[in-house]
Amino acid sequence: MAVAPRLLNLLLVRGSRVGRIVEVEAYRGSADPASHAFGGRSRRNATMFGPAGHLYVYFTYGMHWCANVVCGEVGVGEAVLVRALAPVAGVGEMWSARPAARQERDLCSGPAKLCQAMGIDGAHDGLDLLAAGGAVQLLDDGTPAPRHPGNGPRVGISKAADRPWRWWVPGSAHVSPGRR
DNA sequence: CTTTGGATCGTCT
DNA sequence: GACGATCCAAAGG
Repeated sequence: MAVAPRLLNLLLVRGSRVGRIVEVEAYRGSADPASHAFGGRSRRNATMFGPAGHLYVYFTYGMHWCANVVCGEVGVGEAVLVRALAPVAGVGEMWSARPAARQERDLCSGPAKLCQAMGIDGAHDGLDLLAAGGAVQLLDDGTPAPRHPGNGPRVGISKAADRPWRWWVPGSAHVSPGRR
């Protein structure tokens, strides 16, 4: 979880589409009742227990994909959910992928929205975000993480909802509405 | 602006 | 068989 705020301001790259990470949430394996990894490894969450730097994509509510960056050691099951991006490049493609968006800030201001905009789905589960030439990559363009990131409770969970494991870039218009 | 309910199905018990 | 790490459109103030 210590690494979660350090993901802020990194770039998520998928082909010509690029977004800057502006909101994340940490999920801590077996120590965290809200985590998919709570209760051990299973078919769906296997990627969480793999090497750090890989992409964990899961399907939820019968229609949505969400993307996480695996952050723990092998066998631990820690991951960080990417909740929002600021579009940087390929914005036209994002609009095509997300006809429901009304304003640019709606393109990637939510975990399922950004997967839609970026074209990320279950086919990308388990791939290495740090490998050169990968379909989805995590890059550092030199922009440092905020010195004092926003910090507060996680969103959309019923268990352990009080743990302040959500971080965001203060003031970013692309953070989920009502949460910046 | 806020609140509400529907959509929709893989996963685990 | 129940329940989501959600989103959106519609309705109400």
